[in-house]
This record gives sequence, C-alpha cells and structure tokens, in this order.
Amino acid sequence: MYAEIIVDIASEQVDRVFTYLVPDTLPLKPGMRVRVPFGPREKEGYVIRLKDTADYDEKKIKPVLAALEDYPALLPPLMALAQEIREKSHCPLCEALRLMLPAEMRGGRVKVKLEEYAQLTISPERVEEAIQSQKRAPKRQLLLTLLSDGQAHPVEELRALVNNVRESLNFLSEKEMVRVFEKEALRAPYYGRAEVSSDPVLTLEQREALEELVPALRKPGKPFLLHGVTGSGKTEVFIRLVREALKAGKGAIILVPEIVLTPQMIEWFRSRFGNAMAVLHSRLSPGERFDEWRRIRQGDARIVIGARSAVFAPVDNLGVIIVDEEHEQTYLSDRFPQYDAREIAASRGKREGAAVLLSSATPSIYSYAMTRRGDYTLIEMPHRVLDRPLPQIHLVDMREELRKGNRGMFSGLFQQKLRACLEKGQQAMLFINRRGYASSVVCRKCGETVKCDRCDVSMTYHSVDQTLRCHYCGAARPLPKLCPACQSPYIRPMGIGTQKVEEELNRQFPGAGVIRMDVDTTAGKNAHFELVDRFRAGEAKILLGTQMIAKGLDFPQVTLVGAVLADLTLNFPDYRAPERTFQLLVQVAGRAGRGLEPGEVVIQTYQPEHYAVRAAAKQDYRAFFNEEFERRKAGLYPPFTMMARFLCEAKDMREARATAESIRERITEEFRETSLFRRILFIRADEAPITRIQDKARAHVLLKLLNHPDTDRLLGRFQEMALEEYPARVQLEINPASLA
DNA sequence: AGCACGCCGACT
DNA sequence: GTCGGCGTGCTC
Repeated sequence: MYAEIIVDIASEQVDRVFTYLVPDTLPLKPGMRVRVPFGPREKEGYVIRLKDTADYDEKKIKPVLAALEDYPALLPPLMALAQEIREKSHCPLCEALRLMLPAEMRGGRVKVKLEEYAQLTISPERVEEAIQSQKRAPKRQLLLTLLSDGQAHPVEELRALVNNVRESLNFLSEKEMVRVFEKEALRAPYYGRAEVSSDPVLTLEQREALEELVPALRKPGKPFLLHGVTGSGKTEVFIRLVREALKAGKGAIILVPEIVLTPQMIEWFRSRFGNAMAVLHSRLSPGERFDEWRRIRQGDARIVIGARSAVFAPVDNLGVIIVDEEHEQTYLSDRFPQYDAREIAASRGKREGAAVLLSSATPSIYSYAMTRRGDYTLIEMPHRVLDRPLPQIHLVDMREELRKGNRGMFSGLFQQKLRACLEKGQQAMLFINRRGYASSVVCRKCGETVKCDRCDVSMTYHSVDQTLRCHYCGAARPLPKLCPACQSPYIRPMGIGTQKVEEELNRQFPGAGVIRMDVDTTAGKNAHFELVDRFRAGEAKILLGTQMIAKGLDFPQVTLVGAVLADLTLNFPDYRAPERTFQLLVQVAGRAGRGLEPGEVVIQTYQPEHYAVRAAAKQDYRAFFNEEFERRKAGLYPPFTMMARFLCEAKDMREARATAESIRERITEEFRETSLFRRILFIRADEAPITRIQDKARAHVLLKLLNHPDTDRLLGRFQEMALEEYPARVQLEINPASLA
C-alpha cells in the first residue's frame, strides 16, 4: 500500500504529492498527519490519498515513519476546501491545509496533557470492609471514603484533602483496592461561571425568521442575510437555530468579528449550551486552543463560536454556519493565504449541506446587493424587542460650535446631556475612533510631523509614559524636545485620541469615573472581560473607547451615547469610507437605550450634510444603501468592479518601484491585444501610500477591473505573474481591505 | 524550505 | 594548492 503525501513545506517547489510506502503495521487514513523522511531529514506531512500502485521508481520510495495522531486531523470536506483555496489563492496546498489546524499542533509544539485519576477497583459493598481493615491508617481510610462513590477522582483534587496522598495510593493500588490511571485533560478556557438561563418568549419577528431558517437545516439553499436593527434580538434567533441543528444531530459554527469584542455573545451561548460549546480565538493559550480543537474534532463540542479562522473548525456533519456582524472587515484575512471567511462559509455550506446565515444591522453593500440580485435570501427584523424605541439621535455641527466660541472637544448639547445623564445616575458611552493621546506630533514652526523611521507613518503620542508609538510596528520612543527636522522647540501633540478625551472627561466631570477601552488598556488575556464587568457593575459611569466598544455590548444602564468626532473614518482615502462611517455610527448608536429607559445619541461632526452621517442619524439603512449603491455604480467601485493590487516590498524604493513598473509594463503588453484589456479600467504603478513598513520599501501596481465571469482566469494569470522572479517580494491582493 | 553539489577568488 | 563564496537543483 502506498500513500500520496503533501510534505509540510510551504514552497511552490514541493507543492505536489510524494509517494511513500505504508508499513503494514501502520493503519493510515486520508487526512492523517505523518512523519516522513524527506531528503536528508524528517518532515511532517499530510496523507492525501491511499493507493495500491506506485507511479514512481519503487527503489527510491521510502516508508512513512509514523502517524502523528491515531485519527485523521483533517476531515474530508476540509481537505477538499483546502484544494479550493489553493486554486483560488494560488498558494501551496500545505499552506491551505495549515489553516485547518491549530498552529501549535504543527512541529509538535503542544502535547496532550495527561491527568492522573484514582478510582476504586473493589465493589462498593466491600468499601466498608476495606475501611475497617485500615483501622491503623487514617489517611487510607479517608482516601477510601472519598472514593467510595465509585467515581474516578483527579489525584490533584485528593492531594488537597489527604496528606501524602501518593504513599496511600501506592499502598492501596498494590493491595488492588484502588487503581490509578492517566486520562487526557482538557484545558478549557474559562470566563467565570455562566448562569443557566431559560428561554425568553420569542417575538413575532423572531418566530417568522426561524420559520424560514429552520427548514434550511435539512434542505440548504442560498445563503440568508438577516438584516435586523440593533436590539432586535438576532442572537436569540441564532440560539434557537443552533438548538434545532443539534436536535437534528448536526453541529454549528458561529463566527463573530473579534471574539474578545463580544464576551456577551459567548456568555449567552454558554448559558444555554454549556459544555457542548467550544470557543476558538487568538487569545487562547496554545494549550487551550489545541484542546478546544480536539473537543470539536472528537465531537464532544458540536457548537463552535469563534473568530474568522473558526470557519475551518473540524465540525463533522455541519448543520449551520452563522456569521454575525457580517459587514466587519475582520472576516477578511490579512495574512497569506488570504481568504474571506464569509466566502468560505458559503463554500462549506454548499459542500457540506449546511445552512449559511449572514447577519448584521448594517449589512455590507456587497451582501445586500446579493439579496437584490436574488443570490441571497433576505430576512428582515425591523423592530427592537419589547417594542423598545430606537434611540433619539442628535446631530451636532461642530463648525457651528466653533463659531459660537466653543473650542473644546465637547459640544454644548453633549455636555448638557451628559450632565443630565450622570445626575440621573445612569451611564454613558463615548466613542472616538482613535486611540492614544493625539493623532500626531507636529512642529508648529516647520510643519513636520514625527514619523516612525521604519514605517513612514505618523507616530502617536501616549501621555501615560510620554512616548511616541508607531501603530504599525509598535515601536516606541520618547517624545523629542526639539523638532527632528528644524531643531525648533515648538513641537507639540495635535488632534485627539482616547487618552486625551479621557483627560478632558476627568477634568469636566470629576467623580463620574471613566473606563477607557482600547488596544492599549486591553492587552491582557482577560482585560476586556474585567473592564466590561467593572462598567456593568457601575464602578464607573462613563465608558470611553475606540470601535471595540461599538459592537455587541449590551448595557441596560446606558442611556446616552456620544460620538466625539464622526468624521475621523469619513476622511479616509478609501471608497469604503462612507460605508464604514455609516456602519460604525449605527452600531455605536445602537448601544443606547437597551434597558427600560429610552436612549439618546449625540453625533458630533464637521460634515452633518454627508449622506452617510444623515442616514446614520435617521437609522435608515435602505436610504444609505440606495445612495451608496448608486455612487458605486457611477464611480465604478465594487461590487461593479474589482481592485487588484500587486504589493512590492524590497530593501529600497528603487527596487520596489522597478518591480512595480515592470509588472505594469508586462500586463499592459501581454493584454493589449486581447478583449481582457478593455476590462482594465486603469492600471497604475506607484509608491504605496505608506512608503515603508518594518523597514521595507513599498510600491504597488493598482488595477481596477470590470467584473466578468472569467475574471478568475485573469486573476490566475496575474497570480502567475506575481510569482515570477523580481528584485522585490510581490504579493497579489484582490479587493484589499486597505490600500496602505 | 533546506541541504548538497558544483564551479571560481584570496589565504594558511 | 585548498578553503569557502552562494548559484542551481532535488527531495518520494
């Protein structure tokens, strides 16, 4: 018997199967991980296929050395999915396969943890007799008493109750009254005990949504898009749908944007499903992640809740994949191989016969457009549960404030509302989409901003430790006293970020208590949970934060929400800026009025007439969609077109530019005479907006293409070009999340 | 990805 | 003479 094996080396040159001999003693199955000799050394590999004959010189064929697990780590549908990813993103198969496994599993960096247990071997009726026989050994008597229920007890637990437990156990196991054995232990991530809660009564909208969704568990079809306003009870729909899947003997995957942003989602699920649920996200320890993965693989956990990569969780007999907050950018992978978790969800759904449900209060333009085309089925939930009103939204024109002589960061209206809110003993949330203290440090004499010398982006001032930090590479250095460019002393922080707002709140509202949540205050493993818990407990009245407070949080005591400066996202040089601004403002506003008291929202902006801001203030998704859709059609933006970008990184800009230039020329030459060329709306080679990141010079070729059924073929050709030899490292990106 | 094999410059 | 530079090519 022979096995076709992919060796775990991420290189185009070995991206093909190698034939190995399967020893008779080794029961291999496709999907198993193995250890094989490869050239002069040993490597890990994946069994792709077993076969009876070899199509390679048999004298050269070496045998498989060992299996790394006694079960296939890769399920067949996930192997097929890896093939699909290889073809789509033109990466070596082994890199696609790696997506399906916890990273630490490769190279044997995590081991199965074993735990010692002790259990009676004698029948329960004979325990009393045994205890009597140990009259002169009270520790053995105690131990026998503890074990008298016949259950297996962890030795660690017994150690706390009995001194010298080892000695007594040794004696009792020699006398064959007790046996000691090892069992696999699972390091389960634990976030405090979940209360077991009962089912709330469903609203009419929730029931109607479920009537449409539940049949799809048995007869999947098109993906669904659930458009429900904030607070409409989408989570309860997910829970009931997952329960129906379980009843049908199937599993479920629930994707959330960034798991640490939605501790409540986890708690809701945990309180209803307990240990049937596994959690997968980047903040788990390697051991925890591996054990959660194994619980899923073994079928002990049929429900998986997790971030983007959980879409590859080894759930057998999958019933449904839910993508919550489907408009979020986090579903696009930023690492190679690039994938879109929503696309993968759709592909898995189709391949494995599972229902696919995308959900959002502010669907992406792409997904909503798909419902218009009939490719997705739209389900709407336009009302909040218990008929709670949507919050009242006030738009404040900050130019007007300036004219009135208010040069502070808070408008008069906001100050007044916040004061009233605090006086009533209620809580407020404040959103500013920039962390740190100030946007940048500017020299007022020469106008120079201090930039990171490795990355060419402005550094941000952090007042806690008086440092400048680069938000791209994390480099930190002290605030210079003199301008690096002109040596003048007139250098100072400009603009606002969370830290500066925090200072201002503490100054204007002393005693209210401010909790700040941004990447700087949530570095620790449980920092999010702790901050959220402290705010929920009322320890502070104001929660201030970046976008991480905009989503998924549910604080009934919050009646006021403020967006300090809505324009920050609006002014990004990106065609998605209006979409992002609209989504963010609606999500932020949705944090208000989730309890008994109605909520109010104050949006401060310099562009109150902008359609994204206006639509957000009216919470009118369709108005926004229609306007944005027309704008994209007129401006030839996605989904009508697609962007392709060849990012070229090299030691110096000359090399990076030369590479970009030669790619541009090759494309122009190669396609000039073909019909494909007419679909290229523009092609441009240029330095990237951020010219250096981590000391690599960056240039790119940007292409805008009209969509067409054979666009994939064209992209395949581009991909081949990107793989050729250049002085710079080249990466092809399709519809990149950022053009930086 | 690694590691061997292989063909040309400055050193005990 | 030889030690070693890293360019090309192979790994079942």
